[in-house]
Amino acid sequence: MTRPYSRYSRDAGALLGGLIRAARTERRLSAQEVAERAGISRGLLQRIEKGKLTCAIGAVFEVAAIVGVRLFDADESTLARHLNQTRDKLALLPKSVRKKRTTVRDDF
Amino acid sequence: MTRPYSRYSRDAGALLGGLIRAARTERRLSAQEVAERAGISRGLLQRIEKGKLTCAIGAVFEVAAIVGVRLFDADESTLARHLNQTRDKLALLPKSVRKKRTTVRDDF
DNA sequence: GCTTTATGATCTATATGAAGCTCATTTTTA
DNA sequence: TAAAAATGAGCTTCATATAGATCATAAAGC
Repeated sequence: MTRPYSRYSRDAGALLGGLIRAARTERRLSAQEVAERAGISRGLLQRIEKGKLTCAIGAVFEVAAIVGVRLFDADESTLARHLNQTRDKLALLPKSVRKKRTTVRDDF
Repeated sequence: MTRPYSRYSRDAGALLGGLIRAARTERRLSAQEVAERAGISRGLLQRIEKGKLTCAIGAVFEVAAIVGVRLFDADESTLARHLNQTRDKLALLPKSVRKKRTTVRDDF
């Protein structure tokens, strides 16, 4: 990813980071403590809370879970259900996608 | 992040990846095309759809936006509003967090 | 059935993210 | 107000994620 990010991504990152920071301070957890529990460095947590888009998504998920920010508005068990549903749905979809040739017939 | 990921993170990653893949095939977009539009390589898109947690969150957001998967159940304008609300909220919260000393007085 | 295209998997070089410090500043509590 | 702690920012080093290629396979469309 070397391209500039879209507005949507920048907003989403900033929002998620802000939510995480708000949740952390509300629960009176220090950056140090959250970072340790998440198994990441304090510096990385700083970047996550700032909404930097280069952070690994796994680190963000870990931190979000620890401070209580739920993506998908779903708790852990619901998540697993969604997961199964998605798998089922995927099984029904075509395995490969391809444009229909739709040759424009303007030769008449 | 060298620690093993929590169940929650693994599920969330797999779910998001699955949702992205489902949305992409439903819209009949090839991996090649989505990768190009997102400005990433096809290999990275593969890993995102597999739910690998080491991908940069920015790349995931870009792809999600392109195929139409909305986190936060919010469109772009709603996102901006949430963003402002979060900022306002953060302004009210303490800027630094710290445990109250709560010295356990058991010396009586 | 045949052709074309998408996908999945694997490999290498390199750009880049993350850790792990340090130091200055701010903020909180005593 | 003083002391202690949390935060913010910058730096260097190290690990690795990413791009970019190739190849084999599978699947659509004709």
